[in-house]
Amino acid sequence: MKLEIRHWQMLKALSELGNVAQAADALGISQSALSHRIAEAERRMGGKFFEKEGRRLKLTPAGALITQAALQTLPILERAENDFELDASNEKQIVRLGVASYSCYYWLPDFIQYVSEKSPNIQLRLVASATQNPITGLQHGSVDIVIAPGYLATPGIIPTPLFEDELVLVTPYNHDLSHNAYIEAQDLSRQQYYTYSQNVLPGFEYDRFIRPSGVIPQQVEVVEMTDAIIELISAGLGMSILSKWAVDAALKSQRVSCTQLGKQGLDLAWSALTRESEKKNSAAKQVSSLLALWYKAPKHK
Amino acid sequence: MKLEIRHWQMLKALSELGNVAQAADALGISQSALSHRIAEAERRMGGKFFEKEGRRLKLTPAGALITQAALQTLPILERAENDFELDASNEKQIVRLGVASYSCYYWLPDFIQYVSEKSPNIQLRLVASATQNPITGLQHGSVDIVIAPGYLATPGIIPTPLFEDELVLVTPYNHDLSHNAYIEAQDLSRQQYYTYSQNVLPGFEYDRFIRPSGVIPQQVEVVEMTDAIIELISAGLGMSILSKWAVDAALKSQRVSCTQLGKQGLDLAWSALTRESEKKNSAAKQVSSLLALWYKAPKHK
DNA sequence: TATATACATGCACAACATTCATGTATTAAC
DNA sequence: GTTAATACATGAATGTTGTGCATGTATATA
Repeated sequence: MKLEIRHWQMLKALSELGNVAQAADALGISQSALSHRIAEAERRMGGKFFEKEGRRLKLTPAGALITQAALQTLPILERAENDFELDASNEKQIVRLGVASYSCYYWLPDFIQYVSEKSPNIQLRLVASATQNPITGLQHGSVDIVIAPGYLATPGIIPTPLFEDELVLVTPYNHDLSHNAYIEAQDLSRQQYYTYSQNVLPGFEYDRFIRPSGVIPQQVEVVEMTDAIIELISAGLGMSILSKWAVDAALKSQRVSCTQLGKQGLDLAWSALTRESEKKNSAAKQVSSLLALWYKAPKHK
Repeated sequence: MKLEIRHWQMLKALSELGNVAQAADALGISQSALSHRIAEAERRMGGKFFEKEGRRLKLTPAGALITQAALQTLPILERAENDFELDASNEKQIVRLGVASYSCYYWLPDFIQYVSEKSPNIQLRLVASATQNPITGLQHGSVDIVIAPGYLATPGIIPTPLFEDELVLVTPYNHDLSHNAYIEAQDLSRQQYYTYSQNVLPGFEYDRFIRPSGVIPQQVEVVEMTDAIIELISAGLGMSILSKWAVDAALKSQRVSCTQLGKQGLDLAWSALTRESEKKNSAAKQVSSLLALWYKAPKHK
């Protein structure tokens, strides 16, 4: 790395304000200093960032290229510093939350509200990238809590049980199959069937319901976004087996119907995963407790 | 911004190597210097990054938080510096390329090969985020070329005509409708119909074919990824009107069929958009010329 | 108890970014 | 066409600070 933060900030300020004097002012240094700084950055990189156009400066193509990186990364770094200060000063503890397998966040605004009331010192941040590999995310430290379905017992990860859910067949609203008390795997054989994952997840429908029956659905389509799957189903384009919790909003708005799987039904436990290395009463553990409490509260029945 | 690049690099090195001595070695400074550096960074941020665990250092929660930002941003900055050097030294000119409206890149590997033969000094980079707002991307400088359909005449943007394409009805392979010489908007009225954009794009099917007919397709579903639309169609779940070029691969592999729209057909011109401010014979202009040439070459008929 | 490992500290030196004052080139004003 | 204003560059002095060396402290191992 040849450039310092101040050089990236310089690029950002210059691209936003357009001239040296104003940018220098914004950076809190003299015009002279910024001129030196530009020259120094160009010397370090072995190329020109700017060329003179009349008496003004204009970005070279290569300069525009590198400026993009400044615009892209500086906000991340700034926010990281802010989050650190919030967290380190114990004003706010930052807890990063992800949801595994499904991108399903309709419940989140209410929960954020709940957390800010119960633990005003905790600040939640949503991490979308946790959806694919929740456990590695936890291990690498890019998330603090993952809400995950099934029984993901992994060393170093502790699950906090949240709520009992059920895997259900999701069909278009008032579909024929939805009038049955329950369905069997055979009923799926001729249906268009969506799944949200290319992999067979242990404890999920393929593992527990479809494979044991020996039936193979005729048409299986992988659509990785649960939202999209629901839209497809509500449009009458097929059906899927999903967590009842994940389709809650669509059920309430009567866009889809759902039916029990098998005579006994197929239950699915959700838990909040946290790192074992987390201290007791850490912010992440507090949030996982709050999650558990929240799901017990009557308003969410 | 309170931390310098060296502090972010320090966080990255420490999190990857796990102890001070090795990290110091990787950073090319002494163990002492790195120890000083940690202390300085903590002093600047007003909080601890590490706490002692035995005789080793361990990241605090806040430290882990800020380390994530380092891991996320440093690679971007490093690549930006590399790209700058390639570009500024005229070894390689970096040209960032995006495709508007469709995420359709099957042709790209061949074209990259072609560019590297014809202009070995040009290095292509693919920008996925250009799909949604190609013109603002060009204006803001986050892409250099956008391959765009239709007639997007905008001041400051110059189009280079690439190839003549056709909007076609895309149906499941050997679908009944695909046996007609052409179809009319009326034929769509009872069909499941996908579209890739929430907005009505000027010059596209809704503007030129569906709206004039007064027919409103019964079921319209928005799926923003063209790939996904094609998969849905090939699974027999509906049909759509797309650029023939965008479904080329699916046509060849006989996953879908296509049919002309209306008696005359619905042509669609594709062009490469570049900034007007681009110098003549700039790398971006060279690539747009190469694109035009490439599409004229017989192997792509 | 002795020795090795892992990190911290104090001090001196060298590097370098900043400021102030001034210079140069371009555009606008009269 | 001359003068004034604008926009950025340059040179030298100065002060800040990051670094290495030598050494110190605490923990783990033999």
